[in-house]
Amino acid sequence: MHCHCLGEGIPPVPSSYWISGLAFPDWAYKAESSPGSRQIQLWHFILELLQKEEFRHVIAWQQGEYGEFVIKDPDEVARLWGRRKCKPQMNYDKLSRALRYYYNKRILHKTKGKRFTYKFNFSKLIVVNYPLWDMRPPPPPPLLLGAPAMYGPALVPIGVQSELLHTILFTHRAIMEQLAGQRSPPSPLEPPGDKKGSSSSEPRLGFPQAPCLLSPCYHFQNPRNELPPLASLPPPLATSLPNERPRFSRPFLPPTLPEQQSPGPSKMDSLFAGMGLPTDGKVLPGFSLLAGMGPGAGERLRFLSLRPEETEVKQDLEVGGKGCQRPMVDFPSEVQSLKTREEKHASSCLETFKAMWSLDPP
DNA sequence: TTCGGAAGGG
DNA sequence: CCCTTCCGAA
Repeated sequence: MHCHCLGEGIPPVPSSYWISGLAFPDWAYKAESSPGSRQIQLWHFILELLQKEEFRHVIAWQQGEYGEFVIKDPDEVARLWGRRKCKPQMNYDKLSRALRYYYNKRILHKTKGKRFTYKFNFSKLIVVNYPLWDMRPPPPPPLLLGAPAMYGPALVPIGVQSELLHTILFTHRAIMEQLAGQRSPPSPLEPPGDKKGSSSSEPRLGFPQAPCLLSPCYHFQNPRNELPPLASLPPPLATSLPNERPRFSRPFLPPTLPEQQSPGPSKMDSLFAGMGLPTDGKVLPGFSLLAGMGPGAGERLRFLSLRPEETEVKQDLEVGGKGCQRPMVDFPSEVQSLKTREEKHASSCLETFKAMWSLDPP
């Protein structure tokens, strides 16, 4: 079923892939619905590499530009990708073609002038899919957080936590950092009507599964902050996170986006280009959520963001140099034990947790 | 180097 | 759909 091109005795599908009979959540392999296919996508893979120091010499974030990364060793990246996809013939030429397809989807774009440099369009990453959140923020919506938070320490996804999750959370954070670091400008929103239209990937915002926003699900539950300043969110975004925005300390930062938090104002324009930022108040719900959770949120997030450095991830992409496989992450039992009977709930939450990136073609 | 069309596969 | 493969053009 699974290819092991050369399975050097490495299990093709690590057991940790299954959370009590639950297959790895779909979203981990496809950002959007795409029946059938549950293969890892290139951008997932790229982000994955970007987060491992082991590959810093191969591919790394470009300092100073959130979302921008440089492929320092094209051949190597291609090799790794080929290994993962069991495509020994993979090469940078082909890989880059695939990357180019992301241009239209606006997942990526090229940083002109800089060799092998691309940039993620994080603005397209709407980490959370929370139906309720989709409502216009009129009067204080007393809906979310309240109940969900009651769900108890669902710490869930930890078990499910994949590089992807890291990735996504990271991305999410990157955005927040960006926002937090600087004042949100009116931002050049993109034409609302924009090319969207895409019936295709427009993520199903209307999930039946309400109660599990990033927060409740990931246990960002803040003691009793009730709901995030949802109403106070986006637009003047800055106002909702004045002095008390979640400060993510170093450890929470990706290895490659260290020292310089906010190089300076500006920059983020591009980041949010096309995000139709604040205008409708329904962007990045997760963000606002976190923003409203004050300090502490960071800590919790941090927990989630525990990198497998200390765990077992090493072998994944670099293994003996051959064999294609998926990354495997073994979670410390302690962590595993965290997933309790809430799993069920958790997993369903995950379903809601979508990386709806490629929002559509023109 | 980068781009994007075309065809094909799973 | 999401690439993979091939390729001509810029």
